[in-house]
Amino acid sequence: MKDDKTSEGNVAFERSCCPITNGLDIFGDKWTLLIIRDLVLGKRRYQDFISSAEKIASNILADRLKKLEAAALVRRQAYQQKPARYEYCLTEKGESLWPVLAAIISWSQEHYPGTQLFPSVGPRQATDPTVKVAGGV
Amino acid sequence: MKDDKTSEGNVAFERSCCPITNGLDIFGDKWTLLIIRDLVLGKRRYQDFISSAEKIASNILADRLKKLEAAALVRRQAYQQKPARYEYCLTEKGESLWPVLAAIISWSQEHYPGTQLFPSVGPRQATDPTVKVAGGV
DNA sequence: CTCAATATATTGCAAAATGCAAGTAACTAT
DNA sequence: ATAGTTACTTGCATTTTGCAATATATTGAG
Repeated sequence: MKDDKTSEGNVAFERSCCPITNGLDIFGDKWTLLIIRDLVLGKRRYQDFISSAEKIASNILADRLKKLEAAALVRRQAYQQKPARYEYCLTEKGESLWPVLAAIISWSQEHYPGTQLFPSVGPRQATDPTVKVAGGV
Repeated sequence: MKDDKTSEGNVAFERSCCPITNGLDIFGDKWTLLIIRDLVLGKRRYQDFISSAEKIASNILADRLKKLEAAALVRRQAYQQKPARYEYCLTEKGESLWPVLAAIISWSQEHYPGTQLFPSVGPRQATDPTVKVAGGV
C-alpha cells in the first residue's frame, strides 16, 4: 500500500494532476524547502531550525513540521524521555528532494553570485547527500 | 551590468544570502513555477495561463507576471497594436529554471504515480527544453 | 525547596496574500 | 447596435503569515 493519493503521502492532487502542481502543493511556499535544506545540512532539532539565518517563526515551523510529517517527508522521533524531546529527520522520500534543492542552488548561484550555501550545524549523524554542499557548489 | 543584487534581478537577499532562500524569494509560492511551466510548454498569452487546469485567479496572474518581469525571468512584448496586445516569454534566465522544474517533475512522478505533465497549447514558436515533457518524463 | 533556564511547542492578533466575482477599456465581428 | 474578445483592475471575504507572548515539562543551581 504505497501507490497513490489516498495512502501515505495523501495529496489527492489538490489542484491538478500535474507533477509540478503536486510538488508545489507540498513544498510550494517560502519555508518548507528551507527546513528540508536544514535537515540535509544535518539539523535535527527545533532550536536548530529556529536559529537558522532566515528566522522562521515558531508557529510556522511547527505547522510545516507537521505537514512534512503528514506528507512522509520527515519522521519525528524522540531522542529522550523525561522530558520528552524530539528530533526530526528526513525519510528517503524527503532525501530524494535533494536534486530539487541542488537545481535551485545551481540556478541561484549562476544568476546571483553572492549567494552561498553554508553547511550549518555539524551533523549529529552523518547525512550523505551525494553532492558537495559547502564553499560553492 | 549583470552581476548581482542591485542590478537587474534586484533581489537584495531579502532573508539571507543562501541560494535556496534567494530562489524561494523569487519563485517560492504556489503559482510562479506553474506560470514558468506554462511558458516552457509554449503558452504565451494571458488567456493561455488563465485556461490552465489549476485555474489561477486573474489578479494573481497579473501580479506574478509583473514580478516575473521585474525579476527578469520573463519579457513582455506587444504582438500587435490597435488594440495593444501583449505576450510573455521566458528570458534566458527564466529558461534556465528548467532543471528546477525537471527535478520537481522527476520527484513527483517517482513518489506520486498518477501525476503527469501534458504539453498544452501548441507552441506558437518552438521552445526547446532539452528534456522530453510529454507522456512521462 | 525555590528560581532560572531549556526545549518544544501553542495562542492571540494584526498584516499580508489569496480566491472569487464583477467591472473596465479598447477594439473586432455580425 | 450588440455581442464577444483580450488584458487587465477593483472590491471584498477568506486564509495564511509574521510576531510576540504564553504554556508545559523537566533539569540544574543555590
